[in-house]
Amino acid sequence: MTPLQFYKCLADDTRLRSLLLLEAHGELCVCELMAALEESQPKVSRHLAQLRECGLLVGERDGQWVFYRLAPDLPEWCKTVLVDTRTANEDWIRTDSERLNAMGDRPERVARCC
Amino acid sequence: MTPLQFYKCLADDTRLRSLLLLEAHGELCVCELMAALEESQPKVSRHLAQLRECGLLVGERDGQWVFYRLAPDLPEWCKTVLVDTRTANEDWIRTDSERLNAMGDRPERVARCC
DNA sequence: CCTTTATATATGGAAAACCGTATATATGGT
DNA sequence: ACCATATATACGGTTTTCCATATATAAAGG
Repeated sequence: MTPLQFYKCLADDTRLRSLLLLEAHGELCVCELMAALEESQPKVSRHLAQLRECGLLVGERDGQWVFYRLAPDLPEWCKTVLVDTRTANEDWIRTDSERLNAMGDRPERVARCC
Repeated sequence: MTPLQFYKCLADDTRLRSLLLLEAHGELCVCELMAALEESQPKVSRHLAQLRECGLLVGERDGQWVFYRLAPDLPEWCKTVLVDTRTANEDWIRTDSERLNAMGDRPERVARCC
């Protein structure tokens, strides 16, 4: 993952907000991101697919839903950049986070590890 | 400076290399960056102007030359991102740095502070 | 002045990125 | 089997970004 590839992934409103929300919340499905970002389903899905193909995210299907999270093997400096960016810019994604928390009927998380 | 504006600035080869070289070397003029990046004068100048207008760089004329450096009032998190990115990706700009060091007839720096 | 060197900007066109719409696939429930 | 929900992808068109070329500006030296 070159720095250029990485930053091209961050240089879009939908992708950047998705990444920061995922960094903050750990794991979200497509419909949760649609609600948080107020964007159409194909738009969100397309950008998530791009982030997955570039190696920033992994997606795991669980029944009807596909849950996305930051790729576990993402280089450390990339994770650091995302964490620093989110903590320094909480305000910028506050509205998105609030819409997420206000969302009803969120899918249940199953315990994934044990 | 929103995260999106910042990362759009980093999402171009010429601009990202320029920023990392400036972070590493402190201060460089346009012709030094041309030599390091092996890019045309208008191309380098245009991207530097864009970075200046966005508030990532400041440029100061000294005789024939204009020296660019990271904007002193750049938000801390932006500086941190640039530092982390450079230190984790020295290899990616190694060739550029070497061309810079191999460059003959580099303009003299005047003491700027006292 | 006139030339040379360094830098900036304007313009038109090419390439890339992005989007909305429509459609396809996958899963679960009836 | 059929329908509803969730997600993915394909297509065509628009917008944005980038570039090469040409030209303009600024400073230094003869």
